[in-house]
Amino acid sequence: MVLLRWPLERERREAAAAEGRPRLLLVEEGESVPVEEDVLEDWIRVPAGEEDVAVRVEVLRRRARATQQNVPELDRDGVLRFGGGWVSLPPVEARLMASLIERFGAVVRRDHLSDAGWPEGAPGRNALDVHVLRLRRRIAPLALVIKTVRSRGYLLEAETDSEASDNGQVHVRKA
Amino acid sequence: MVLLRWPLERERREAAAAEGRPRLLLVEEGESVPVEEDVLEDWIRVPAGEEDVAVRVEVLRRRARATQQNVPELDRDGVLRFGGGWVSLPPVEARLMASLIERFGAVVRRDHLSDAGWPEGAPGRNALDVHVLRLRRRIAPLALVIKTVRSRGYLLEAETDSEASDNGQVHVRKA
DNA sequence: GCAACTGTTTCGCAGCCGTGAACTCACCTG
DNA sequence: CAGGTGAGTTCACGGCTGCGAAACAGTTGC
Repeated sequence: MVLLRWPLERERREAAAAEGRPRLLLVEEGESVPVEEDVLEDWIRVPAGEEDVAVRVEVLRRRARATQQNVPELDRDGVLRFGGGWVSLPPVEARLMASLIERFGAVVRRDHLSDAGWPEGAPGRNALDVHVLRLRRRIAPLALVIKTVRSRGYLLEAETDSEASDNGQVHVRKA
Repeated sequence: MVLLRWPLERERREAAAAEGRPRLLLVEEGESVPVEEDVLEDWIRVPAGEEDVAVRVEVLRRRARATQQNVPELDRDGVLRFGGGWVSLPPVEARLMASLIERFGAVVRRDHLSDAGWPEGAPGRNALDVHVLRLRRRIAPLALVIKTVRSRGYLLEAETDSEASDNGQVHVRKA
């Protein structure tokens, strides 16, 4: 949840929106309000009562939670569970996966993933690609797929039926 | 759209909620606010500025239209969602699509689209046509169609049943 | 020392975008 | 109704860029 001043902290709003995090704009006196359809954004004029702010924050929280259902789980030991199965992930891939899970079903930008995977600063330019490739292979048995959205980032989702049957065909041909 | 006083008009709120109509609660001074997750409900404390009320009403209108008319959604990462599926759109096509969605079901003029797609000025005259063609093919799997209105512009809408059966025939022939 | 993890290099393909040109189609006009 | 005109469709191509994938090498832990 992000609380931010409007229009002072315009960039923080953009960042939160890009990451899909719920946000409440505290609108300064005399300023006008942006018209935003996103259900994870709301606003309130300051000064405002504690209670009013609390209500808006709570509603945003619930909406955010409502959109997160049937999401894979990743525990602290790097064990990823989904649909009854599990695999273990090495450190770097676990951090990448945590990022993808946070925005399950939506695009995560490359730079965001890069920050998540290497908090101390990214190594080579292609390291991310390689790790995504390895991650893909590791999570395939759980029927999870990472889709590429060119020049934007990656997106984690459950394998669709047609994809599953594709795998079947590939197996047949390989066999 | 229902504007009602809270908590005076409690029944009107219930009725509107039951019918799925968007509603704005005008909360009387000193009264507390209900926590409601429904995206078609919002509230504001009175007295409030005309503008603030207008913004909340406008947002509710848009959400109502989006949920009831089943308008496709385009997120910031160029992912277009409709009817359970999604496709990703490259930058130019995403901007065109945003324009078409804004006027979903209505005609968008060619010059308007051109401005939307190329804010810095359009390239060749043919560029728009080609991108509309590519857009058409890309969104076909989502059962969305772009219709041409000769010498007027283009129009985005959901595929009708008869159009869908046409596709079926094409599939049969390909198989 | 073996196995798992990690990073780099390199090559190739596929997607994006604009252009030119051939083609279809609706509509108008003589 | 034949022919012309202009609008829109479709295809093929070239330049560019981003990502995929394999192969290799260095590191760490058991």
